[in-house]
Amino acid sequence: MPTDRCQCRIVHEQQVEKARRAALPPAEIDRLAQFFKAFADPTRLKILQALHLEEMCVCDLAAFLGVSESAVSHQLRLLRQMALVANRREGPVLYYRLADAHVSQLILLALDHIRE
Amino acid sequence: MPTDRCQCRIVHEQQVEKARRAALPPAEIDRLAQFFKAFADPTRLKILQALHLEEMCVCDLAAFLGVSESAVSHQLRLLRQMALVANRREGPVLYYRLADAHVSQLILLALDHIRE
DNA sequence: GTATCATCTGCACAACTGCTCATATACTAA
DNA sequence: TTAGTATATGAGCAGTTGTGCAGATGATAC
Repeated sequence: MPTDRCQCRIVHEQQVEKARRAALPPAEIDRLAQFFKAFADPTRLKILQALHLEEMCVCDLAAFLGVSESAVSHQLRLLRQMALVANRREGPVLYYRLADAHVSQLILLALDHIRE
Repeated sequence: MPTDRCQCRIVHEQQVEKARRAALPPAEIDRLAQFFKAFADPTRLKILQALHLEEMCVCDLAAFLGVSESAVSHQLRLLRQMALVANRREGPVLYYRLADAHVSQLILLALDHIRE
């Protein structure tokens, strides 16, 4: 049992209650965190930024990033699961593209923040 | 030395070149990843969402989140370093607030994505 | 000065992440 | 069928992350 949890009086019970009422459901918070996690890695960010320009295959992305194709494939799976990228098959080659306009928007908004 | 790195031919040299020219500088990519990492944790997301309503002290946040004040303090330091929250002192109490309008925008945009 | 309260910080540890390697799958061509 | 190419997947491992604990810091009251 934690000993330092709120032995202090709660200074503003009202504000805590207000926050509780406005809180998003835990499941939604978790999905949101998972979503942001997809952007929270340099390799994945580079993939997303590259695909913003045009579709690319796994081999292209590996060459662009300078990492193994296996690593790219692992990251693409994660991005697929988050519905951030989609692919289409042309013979043996899979071409990946962004699945959602939100992706570019989010990156631009974040760039605004870190540049100012 | 990796054995599976690009023994295959690069299928689309042009696209790789195009991606290379459009790429953000590595330092900016890293800062961007760090920035998104701040949102990529349920505890920090809850903090940011709570502070969107109004300022709160560390003790309030610990009560709201159900974690130790130490944990809250650790997370607030990280958010401070990313310039996402700011604080003001009133006697012994520190009141935290959001430091930037981008924060709420980003969360709303992400919610759009996961809800559709 | 001492005592108390709110917060911060260093450390340790379990849990998680991203990578490589080895192997499996899917498609094409002969 | 077999061989070769493109991608996917599982295991294992080093590095990172989030938390609680113990102790430190800073402010207030006496």
